[in-house]
Amino acid sequence: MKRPTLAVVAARAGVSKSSVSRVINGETTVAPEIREVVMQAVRELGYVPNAAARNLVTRRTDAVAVVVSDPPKGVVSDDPLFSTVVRTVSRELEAFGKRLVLILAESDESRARVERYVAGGHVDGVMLVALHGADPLPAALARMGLPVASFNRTSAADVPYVALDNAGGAELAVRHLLDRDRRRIATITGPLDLYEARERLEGYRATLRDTGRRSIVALGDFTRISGAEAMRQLLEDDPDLDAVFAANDLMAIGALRTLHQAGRRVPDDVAVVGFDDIEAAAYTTPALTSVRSSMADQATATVRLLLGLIEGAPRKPVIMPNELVIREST
Amino acid sequence: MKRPTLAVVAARAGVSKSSVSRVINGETTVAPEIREVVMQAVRELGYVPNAAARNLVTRRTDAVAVVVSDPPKGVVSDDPLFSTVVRTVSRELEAFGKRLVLILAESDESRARVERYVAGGHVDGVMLVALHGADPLPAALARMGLPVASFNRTSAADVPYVALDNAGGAELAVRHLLDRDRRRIATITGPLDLYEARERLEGYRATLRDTGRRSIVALGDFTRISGAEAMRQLLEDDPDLDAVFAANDLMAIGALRTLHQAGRRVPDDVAVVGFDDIEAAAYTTPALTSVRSSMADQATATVRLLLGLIEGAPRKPVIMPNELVIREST
DNA sequence: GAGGGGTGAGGGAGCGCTCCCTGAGGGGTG
DNA sequence: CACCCCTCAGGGAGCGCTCCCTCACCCCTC
Repeated sequence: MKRPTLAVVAARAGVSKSSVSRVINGETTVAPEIREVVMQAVRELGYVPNAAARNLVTRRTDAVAVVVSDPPKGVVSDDPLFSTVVRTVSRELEAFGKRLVLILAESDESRARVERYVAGGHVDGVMLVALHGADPLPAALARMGLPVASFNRTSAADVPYVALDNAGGAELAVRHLLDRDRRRIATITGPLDLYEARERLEGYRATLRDTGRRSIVALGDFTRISGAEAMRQLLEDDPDLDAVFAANDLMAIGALRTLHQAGRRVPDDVAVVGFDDIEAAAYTTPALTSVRSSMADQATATVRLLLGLIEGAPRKPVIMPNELVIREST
Repeated sequence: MKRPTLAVVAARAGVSKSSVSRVINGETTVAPEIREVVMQAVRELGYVPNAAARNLVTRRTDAVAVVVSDPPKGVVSDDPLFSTVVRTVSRELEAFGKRLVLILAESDESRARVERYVAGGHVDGVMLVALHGADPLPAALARMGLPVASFNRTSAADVPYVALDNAGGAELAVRHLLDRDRRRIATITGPLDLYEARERLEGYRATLRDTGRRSIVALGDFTRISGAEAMRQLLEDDPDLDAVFAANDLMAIGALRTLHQAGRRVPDDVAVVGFDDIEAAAYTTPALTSVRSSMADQATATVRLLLGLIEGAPRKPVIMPNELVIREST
């Protein structure tokens, strides 16, 4: 039951602990015959180094915490993107031999626990996902001196992040609607305490402003339900609208349902564009045109950013490009 | 930058390391005034115990590995259930003060790495998710003597698991269709190397057999696409069928699309029942009747099972009940 | 007043590993 | 031939913590 230690392997191989350690860690200053006899002993005993002992002296853990900071009702983690991000991050970390400690920080209490956890030296770095801009966690973690990278933009000045070109994506969507000869283009926003939501709204506004059109805005909160309700509101406010840009796909899907119930044909009467290009966007009826942000690429970029920081690279943000995926809804 | 150690705290408080250790670990045999002076020093120095040092001597890590063992194309982890399970497990573990190390084992190579990882003493136990029945990993892990619990039934004899009553759920679905006066009830199966798929098929068959009806079977693989194709096949094989039981919701959604394209009305011409009651089931048109298996409850039960094992509880499987959620599709 | 028992603090040995330092030995140079 | 340098194995300190053991002290009992 008890696992063999370095000393046992050394005894078996008839060499010193130091030599075994060198072999295990792949150092080159070991004679081939010693290497061979050590490997043999390791194999025979099924030796695996004790992680805690190694961590204790090296001060490295080869583990990274991924903190999903989010209210309990989960604007983000209920989102279909959650699994995409987690999976992608997991793959990328695995490729670099790092382990993923997943932490859902849903309350102030659990956020405090995250701080203590990180302070305990369990991990080499922290990746933050899906924070409200005002979340105090990034700044707190950054203050601890541990490498931190954020999957989203944050308000903490010194936390490097990966961000979408949200305004650019919104512009892409709106210009596409203009190309389709839409004249009254409304938008459904996300919760405006999130950067993405604000930036997408701003991109929408700026593009319409540039072309001399007015904005028609309804507030949503990135949930499907809120999209349905916002759409109802918009139809009431401006029955003649002929296009809607929803700040995410979930809300666009909600909007589609409302439009269907209201007897408006999509895209004939009203064109709809979403944002994020989640998997479900391809399955709606009609299939949804959406701004693809490639969460996977963004997640990968964030991991690379964090690993870079751990290696001592300079802190600088990364901006990801978007593209428009045109389907039946426009 | 350098974090304070126990010794530093002890020096500051003017007591021994032992006493500080006792206070930190909440032992009761400490005089109130010593406790107070220690707490004070801890606060002033911002002391957090070093995890590695503690692990080294206690042989406990307060971490649990959640291994999602799955082929790269992700039958399971692309599934909407992935995030539900991960979130639920995370919450439950957090409530018990354990950390979650998430490992996606997508290849034989990464499975081998999991074994080494676990052998390295990084975690107190392992929760396995979504394995093929034939996966060699559970047995390998069980052999290491570490507590292992499986979210699904596995073929490894000595790995305790939590399982759905799959056959019972299928029976629920089929009996409901019979109650709706359906006469020709087909099924779309999952990949038959998965227990769930086999048991759901068997439940379907047994129920029809009991009522003297014949089975109409098409094979799927739990993906939406395969559901659409299987439905096409079924319509060709038996154009008069009036009901379909899909072994999961994703395939049911695919089937709905095929039926729509084929001009069959749901539920008027063909009734459709799914399995799992994923979130999307409520959003389809028409909304999908489905066997709810409460993945969340199952995930919670698995965590409890694992934590029990870690505490030394006996190994015994848990079976979860189902219920039928009736919506517009039947 | 002496002895015994109980309570609670301190001392120190390790947990298993890495890594610095020492030193042996061999080969090259003057 | 003497000296020096370089390579590479071994010895051992120490990472920060827990936990066992010892021991001081106090209170109680006889």
